[in-house]
Amino acid sequence: MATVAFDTHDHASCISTALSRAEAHCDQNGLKLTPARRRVLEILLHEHRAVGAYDILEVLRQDGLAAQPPVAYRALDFLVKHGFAHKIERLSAFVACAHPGEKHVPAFLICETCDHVAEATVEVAPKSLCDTAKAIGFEINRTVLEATGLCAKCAPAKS
Amino acid sequence: MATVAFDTHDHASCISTALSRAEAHCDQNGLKLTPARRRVLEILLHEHRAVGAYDILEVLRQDGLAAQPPVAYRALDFLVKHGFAHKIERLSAFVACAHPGEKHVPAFLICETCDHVAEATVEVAPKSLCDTAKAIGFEINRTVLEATGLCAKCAPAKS
DNA sequence: TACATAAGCGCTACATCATAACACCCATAC
DNA sequence: GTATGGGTGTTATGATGTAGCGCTTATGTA
Repeated sequence: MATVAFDTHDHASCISTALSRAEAHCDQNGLKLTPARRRVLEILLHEHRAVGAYDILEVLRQDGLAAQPPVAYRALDFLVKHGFAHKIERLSAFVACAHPGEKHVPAFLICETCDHVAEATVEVAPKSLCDTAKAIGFEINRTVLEATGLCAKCAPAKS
Repeated sequence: MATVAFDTHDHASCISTALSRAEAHCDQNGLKLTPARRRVLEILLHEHRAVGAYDILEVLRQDGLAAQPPVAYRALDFLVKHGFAHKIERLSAFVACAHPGEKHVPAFLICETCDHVAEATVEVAPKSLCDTAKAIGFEINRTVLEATGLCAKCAPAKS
């Protein structure tokens, strides 16, 4: 379950499950999963890959919705802030979180060829990093890990 | 030595040492540390923090040098490619590498308040990430780790 | 020397990514 | 019912990054 992105799977149910869980989480925590936010999450879930903010806008536009950049960025900010999605800095793009609600250091395997992203679980930041942080009095808030390389599909094509 | 960025130290010698080492490395490997590249590296070393490409351009301009964006980006590409600098994706900015020549996974502690960056050493990618990669046939090329939080100077101010 | 080749540079123009700021709407609570 | 705050829609602009062309310079080759 940690690495759905390079597998085939029951995508429709995977989307609806994630949406339901997001709704439940918002209800429980007094957050509002507004139509715009819900739709953006749905788009991310649908793609199961890193999607740029302007690609999302494109889809919203096709839906006949408002589609100025802030619309997408505000929804994405909300989703990222509350752990429903992550930003892949490396690609300036966003993915739905593969295990929302779980405490984890997001870690990504980014295929350089097809841009698909697998999210791996890293429970805690590496010890050596924590040691360094401690040594210099640095207080870590968030840690992200991004690995780039070739996915199983693309690696053979490159050889 | 891994975490100079939040300490005070002999900055002038630290810069000249790093420059000499870069020159030596280029000589040995048939790389050309051209004036532009050298100057950009010097700027990064001088700052000892994450510097944006356009900030670098600003400095180059003050030097009376050519200062169109590609000038900075080309020099930075070279420096990053050959391990003299790293890009901090999170900040869209660049830092001189704190231990060039050593094989390592670059890992950064980025202060959210002052943008100073400490580079920590992480010898290998976390095991759980490698395990995941292996499980799905993903071939990792490069790994970067970015932690954000508060440095020793800024943490008290926030409390 | 003469020439071919490749790497680097300077530049224009443009593409892409992101946010500031303001007016408006509407749910909620007092 | 009205003040407050969060969310939305919009314009405009800022920040970051790159394609591509022509020129120069270094280097190899004969």
